[in-house]
Amino acid sequence: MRVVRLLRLRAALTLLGEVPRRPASRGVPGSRRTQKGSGARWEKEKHEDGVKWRQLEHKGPYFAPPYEPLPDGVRFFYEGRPVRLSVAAEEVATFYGRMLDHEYTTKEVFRKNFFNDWRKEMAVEEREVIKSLDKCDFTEIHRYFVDKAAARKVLSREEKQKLKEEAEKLQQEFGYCILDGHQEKIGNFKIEPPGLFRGRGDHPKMGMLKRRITPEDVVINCSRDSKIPEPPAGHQWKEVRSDNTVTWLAAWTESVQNSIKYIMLNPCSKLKGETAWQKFETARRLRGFVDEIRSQYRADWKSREMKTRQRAVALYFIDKLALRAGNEKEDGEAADTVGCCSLRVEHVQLHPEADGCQHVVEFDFLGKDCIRYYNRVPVEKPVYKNLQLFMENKDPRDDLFDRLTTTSLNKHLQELMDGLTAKVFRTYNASITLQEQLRALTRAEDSIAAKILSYNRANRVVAILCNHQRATPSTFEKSMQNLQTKVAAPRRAPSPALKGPLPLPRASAQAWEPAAIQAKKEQVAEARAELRRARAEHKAQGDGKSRSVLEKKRRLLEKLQEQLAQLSVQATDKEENKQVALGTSKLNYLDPRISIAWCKRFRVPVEKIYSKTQRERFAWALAMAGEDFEF
DNA sequence: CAGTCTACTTAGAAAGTCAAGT
DNA sequence: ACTTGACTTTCTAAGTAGACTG
Repeated sequence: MRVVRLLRLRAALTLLGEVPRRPASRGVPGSRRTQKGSGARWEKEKHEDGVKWRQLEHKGPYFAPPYEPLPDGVRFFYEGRPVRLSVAAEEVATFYGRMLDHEYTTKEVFRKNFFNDWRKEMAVEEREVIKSLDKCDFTEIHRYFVDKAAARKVLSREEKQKLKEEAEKLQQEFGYCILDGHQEKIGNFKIEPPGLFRGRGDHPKMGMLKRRITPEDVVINCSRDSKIPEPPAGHQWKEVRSDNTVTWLAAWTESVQNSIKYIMLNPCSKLKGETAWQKFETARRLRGFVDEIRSQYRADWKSREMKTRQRAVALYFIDKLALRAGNEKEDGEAADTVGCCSLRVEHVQLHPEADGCQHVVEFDFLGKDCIRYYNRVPVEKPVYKNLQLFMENKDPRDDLFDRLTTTSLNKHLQELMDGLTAKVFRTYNASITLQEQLRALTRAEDSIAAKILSYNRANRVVAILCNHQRATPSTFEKSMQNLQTKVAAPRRAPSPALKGPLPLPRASAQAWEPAAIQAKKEQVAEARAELRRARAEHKAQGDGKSRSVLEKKRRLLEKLQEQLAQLSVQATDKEENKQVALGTSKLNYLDPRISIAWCKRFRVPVEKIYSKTQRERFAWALAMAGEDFEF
């Protein structure tokens, strides 16, 4: 064990500080690879520029099983009368029917788009009859799927086991590929099944039919000399190509947005790991440039060129607030969302004074996935003055930064640092914030549980910075209520349906006290009393028996106190976390080496921070980060 | 250069799993 | 044993960014 550890550490050290893109020194691959679990996998020779692989072999994608018509007893009704649908029309009807209890089916746009596309699938006679969605009754179809789901839940142990094995077989057959001689896991080997498009927010295309994909739609990418995947019987691929400058294995065009979908590798693959590593190395490099860049954009706030001023203010927001770049989007094709460069006048409000601060900018807009970004921030005076200028004589719907595009911004950034783009600032600020927060919050003498709470708090600061929100879990109120005592002070009112500004995490203990905690406190008090009695007893008796009783009571008290601490930590964490999604930053923005170094330094088992798949995804970091890693 | 296309990362919801509490 | 809820995984939409086209 010891030996393996040392080897691993050394392999990691040789890797440290090496820029991924540069061709690494050529080792003897075979001999290194025999070291179980070493970092050798991450230091293999690189390909020439743009080339992603020399060998790629796979089985092609797995197609959705064909449609199974409804049993005769399950009927569709129109104007109260049962109507027998053609198979094609019935299939699309089931897409809607199974969603009947979903909010989507109450939305006008969804209903309109669905009905429109559904009618296209109908036979002429059907189209003649079925003319209004309001007269359609899908309740039997809906019930059928509800029952089916319920039946699945109550399957016997053996039946469940059988299903699991079938899934495993599928994974074995289609889930892996060979890339440059190594077996790699594929991320999404299944072709997306047909269904109704579920766009986020006010998406104009929600409810449209997402067509069934056949092999004739699919382009296969693999090496020329590999075993070409066999298309399903009676079918042919759209195309088989061999493009080693891309990483996808298969692709097709999706029918709603006309965009290309890909089959790609799992994040635990070497290829994905290397690009992730590269991403964090670029962000780390920014650390060496960021002071200069900041003073540069400050100076540019006073530029005589409007274009430069806008760019400088936008960059300030991207840096300070971790806003996304904000590419342009075709309107009418997607929900109306914006990022930094696409902000409109209506999305900001200027307050000469607010919350006791001067020059406050209030942001209120929908960002990616229609997640609301709401923030009031005091800004430096020149920023404020510039914003006033940018907003002068404009309508609310006009672009705030009318002289700026993401392309021009990124072109500028590229000149400041090789590989720098707008999104690098998000990665950089997220990771550096985690590192700073961990430093500020962790106390070496804390228990493991308390350290994990600190970690989660640090993670949460980042998630709030990046505005990673989630819907309050549906079970949240209920489960809190279960914890809550009837006599405790009421908690603050439940949040409104629209995701609003996030409350800052409160470091103080909550005003209310969950029942489970109260119960535990009583147990602790009880145990303490018993310990006292046992101590008195032992003093009086002085025999072995009373000593062992005393010891037992002492251990019990310790155990209970630990449980109490754990519970209250849990409750605090839960409350602070109810609307914050930690996963996205953890997976995409936080350099895993920071977390791994922290675990090592503070003796926190890394499994407490990263699940099994996360550890696989971050295998590269596990192999190279020592306790003294600095981002 | 505007518009379009391509390839990739990032995102939250939903489904699935598992373990602790009753 | 059965439920509940936390945690994980899966799914696929929605971004970023750069190349290509005319």
